[in-house]
Amino acid sequence: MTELRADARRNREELLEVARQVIREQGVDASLRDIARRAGVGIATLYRHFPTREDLIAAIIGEGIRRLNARAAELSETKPAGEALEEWLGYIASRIGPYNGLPAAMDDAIAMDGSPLGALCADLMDAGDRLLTRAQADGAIRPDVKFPDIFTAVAAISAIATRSGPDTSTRILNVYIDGLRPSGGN
Amino acid sequence: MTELRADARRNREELLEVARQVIREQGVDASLRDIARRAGVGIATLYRHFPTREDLIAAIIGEGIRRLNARAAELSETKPAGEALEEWLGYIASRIGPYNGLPAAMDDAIAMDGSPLGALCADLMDAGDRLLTRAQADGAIRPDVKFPDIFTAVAAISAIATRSGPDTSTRILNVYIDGLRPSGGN
DNA sequence: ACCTGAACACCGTTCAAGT
DNA sequence: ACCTGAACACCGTTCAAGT
Repeated sequence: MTELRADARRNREELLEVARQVIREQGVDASLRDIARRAGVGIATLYRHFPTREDLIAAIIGEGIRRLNARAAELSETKPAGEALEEWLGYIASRIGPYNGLPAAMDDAIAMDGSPLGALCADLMDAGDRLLTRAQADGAIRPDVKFPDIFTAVAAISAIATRSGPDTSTRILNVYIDGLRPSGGN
Repeated sequence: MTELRADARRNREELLEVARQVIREQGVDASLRDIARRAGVGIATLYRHFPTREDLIAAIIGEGIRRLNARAAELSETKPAGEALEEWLGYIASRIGPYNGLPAAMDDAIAMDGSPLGALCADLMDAGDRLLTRAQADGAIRPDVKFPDIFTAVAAISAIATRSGPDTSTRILNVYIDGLRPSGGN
C-alpha cells in the first residue's frame, strides 16, 4: 500500500497487462518467464512484485471476483431466492470457465487460508451461503446441501468449458442444478 | 505384437511396474524421467517402449478399463436399467477419481481419435450408450441427455476426489445423478 | 529501492553412437 | 534390435551484484 517508485509502478502495470492477456490465452499455468519476457522485465522483477503465482492471478482476477459478488447482491434483490441462486451459479460458470485452470485454482485456494486467492473467494462463499440459505428457506433447493459442495461442483463443471466447450459445460451445469431442487417423487 | 528380445521384455515390464506405482502416487502427469530413472533404464528406452505418455497410461490402466466394461455388462443383467446406469457411474467415479489427472485425460482422449487411450474409452462409451438407452426406455432417466455429456460430467466430478476427497466427489455425483432423473414437477 | 541475469535443479523429447 | 547419455529448448525459483 506504500508508494511505489515511478519505474516500479510502470513495471508492475506492464506485467499486469501482459499477464492478463497471456493468462486469458494460455490459462492460469502460463509460463511466468514468458510473461516477464513479454513485459520486458527481468524474471526476478516479476517475483519481486508477485512473490507467488497466486499473487499474480489474484491481482488479475480480483476485479472479476468483485463483480461476481456484486451480481449476487443484485440478483438477491431482484429475483426469487431459488432463481437468484441458480442464475448466479450460471453466471459464475460463464465467467470463470473460460480461464483454463482457474476453477481448480479457486477451489484449491478456498481450502488453504492465508492465500491471496482464498481471501478473494471467501467473500464469494459468504454471498453464496446467504443465497443458498434463503433459497432453502423458500423450499426451492434441497435442505441437505451445503454451499462449499455447490461451489466445488460449479468449479468442476465450469472447467469443462475449456475442454469440451461452453455449451457442454452449460448443459451439464443445468442437470446438476436440477439435482439441487427438492425431488418431486422420493 | 512380435516377440521381444529378453532384455527388452524385462525393461518393458520393469517400466510398467514402476510407472504403475508412480502414477498411482503422483498422477498421470508424473515425470517420465523419474519413472525411467527408478526403473533403472535410460530415458530413451522408455520412449522406445512407450512413444507417448498416453501409450504408457493406456498400458497401465487398460486392464482397469476392461473391468469397467465387464461391470457394465454385469449390472445390465442383474439390475433394472435405471439403477444399473446409476450404479455404474458411481463405480466409474470410484475407480478413476483416485488417479490424479486421469479423468481429464480420458475425456480428452475420447475427442481425438487414433489415441491409445481413446481406443480404450470407445468401448466405455458404447457400454454407457446401451445402458442409457435402456434406462431412458424405462423412463428412469430424462430422454434429453446423451451419453457423451454424462461421461464428461462424471469425469469432471470424479476429478474432485483428488482435490476435495472422495466423499465430496460422491455427494456431488449423487446430486448430478438426481438431476438425470425425469423431473416430477416441470 | 529496485532491477538484472546468471545459477540451480528440474522437465519433455530427440538423436548420434554404442553393443 | 535394442540401449544409452548427451543435447536442446524449455521451466520455476533464488541470489549476488549492480544502479
